Amino acid sequence: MSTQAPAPTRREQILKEAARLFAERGFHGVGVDEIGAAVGISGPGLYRHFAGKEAMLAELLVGISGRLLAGGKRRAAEVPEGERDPAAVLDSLVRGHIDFALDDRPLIVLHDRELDRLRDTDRKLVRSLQRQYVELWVQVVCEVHPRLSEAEARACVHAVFGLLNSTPHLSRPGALPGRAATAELLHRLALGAFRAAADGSGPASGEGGGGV
Amino acid sequence: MSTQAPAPTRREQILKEAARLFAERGFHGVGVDEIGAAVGISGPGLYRHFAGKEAMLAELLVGISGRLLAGGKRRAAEVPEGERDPAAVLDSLVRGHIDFALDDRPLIVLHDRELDRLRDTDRKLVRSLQRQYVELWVQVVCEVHPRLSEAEARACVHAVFGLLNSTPHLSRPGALPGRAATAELLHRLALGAFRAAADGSGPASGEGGGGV
DNA sequence: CAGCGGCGTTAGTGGTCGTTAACCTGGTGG
DNA sequence: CCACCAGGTTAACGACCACTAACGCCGCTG
Repeated sequence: MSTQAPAPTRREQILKEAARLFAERGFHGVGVDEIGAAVGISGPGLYRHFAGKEAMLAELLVGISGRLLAGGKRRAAEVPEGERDPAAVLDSLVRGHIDFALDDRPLIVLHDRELDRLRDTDRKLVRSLQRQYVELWVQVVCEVHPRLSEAEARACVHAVFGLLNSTPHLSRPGALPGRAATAELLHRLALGAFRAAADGSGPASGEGGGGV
Repeated sequence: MSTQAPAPTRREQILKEAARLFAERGFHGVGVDEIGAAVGISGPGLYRHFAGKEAMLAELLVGISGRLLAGGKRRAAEVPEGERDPAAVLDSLVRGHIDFALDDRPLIVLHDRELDRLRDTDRKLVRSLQRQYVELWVQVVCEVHPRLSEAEARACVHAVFGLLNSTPHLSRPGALPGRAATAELLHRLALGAFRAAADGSGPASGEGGGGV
């Protein structure tokens, strides 16, 4: 019943293994022979599928940036019941990003770690996609929390991305009961961070004596 | 009048520039000639000061992990007015980490990005220091928010580290007015995330209709 | 069956990089 | 004045690595 999963293409195998290896040891730390070995072929056989090692990284980064943006746009567009509820949209964005972070961990790692290893053209494209994605969030955050300036909202969005993308670090098994609990926890953390940023606009208020 | 800043040692120059370059282009992406050029000497001259390229990375990572832990222990020990106030300790931990993240950006980047390029011995040492630092936070977070289990608190701590360490990403100038404002914003975000994680323990509550 | 194109293979090549070797030099203490 | 040493220099070496060349196998189509 799955529409398009049964037979992964060679290209897809290669991309998947390359993503894992790049995330583990860094772009420069992985040789083409290793990538080939990971999919059962050896070394230069990869060049039948990709123009070079960098082309693999480019396709990975463009792919994930594009999918993140597309998913975000979709979620921002589909307002479930005709009611224009920005909080629900932000909620959906957070959930979508969490799904990405939990399911495509290697790509999330690469996404903000190996961007500078790309040629100018590809890097600009990826950066453009990333920027659009960020701006999408910024717009929604500004709607939900009007007290935040746009610059503040942007900083908050970056910070929350850092928060959500931290999942690779708690990869040690046994860290959390299960995927659902982790997702729920991240969701609370992210929304709580936004709310706290918007609540206390005065200096250092919002906690201290009030926290007790 | 500054007690120990005026004359940076060659070693310190090298470490500083190496940290910057490693953070910019990755450990494998930087050659020893570049590091040498950055401090005005050329290539193999570095070997008068370090046993090898990896030794520089090791010293950087051990150094920052140790300083983070030491600073955390100090802040956890000094209870300002004799009152055992966990919230104040957590507040201090957050501020200390923010100072680190804002002032030693390259090191923060390296700290969780190039750890795997170390030999077993050094890597174990760094990991041990990191673990102690995390556990320090976990303990305090559990005191401040008793509703969180230890595993949950640990996940929250990792996530908040990701949040605080996200500052390198908003390095684009003009992102935020100034250092103080950024620090204040990060502070609110971090504490708000902790509070939100502890507040809503039920499923998906805490927002939705309540968010409005 | 002939031809051919997709997909691999192994061998080789040019270049880069970390590291070592051998040598030089300016200041300093006896 | 001399020996020495910390801290440089350039040249060279060996390993690695991305990529190319040349070739082989197999399934398809006419």
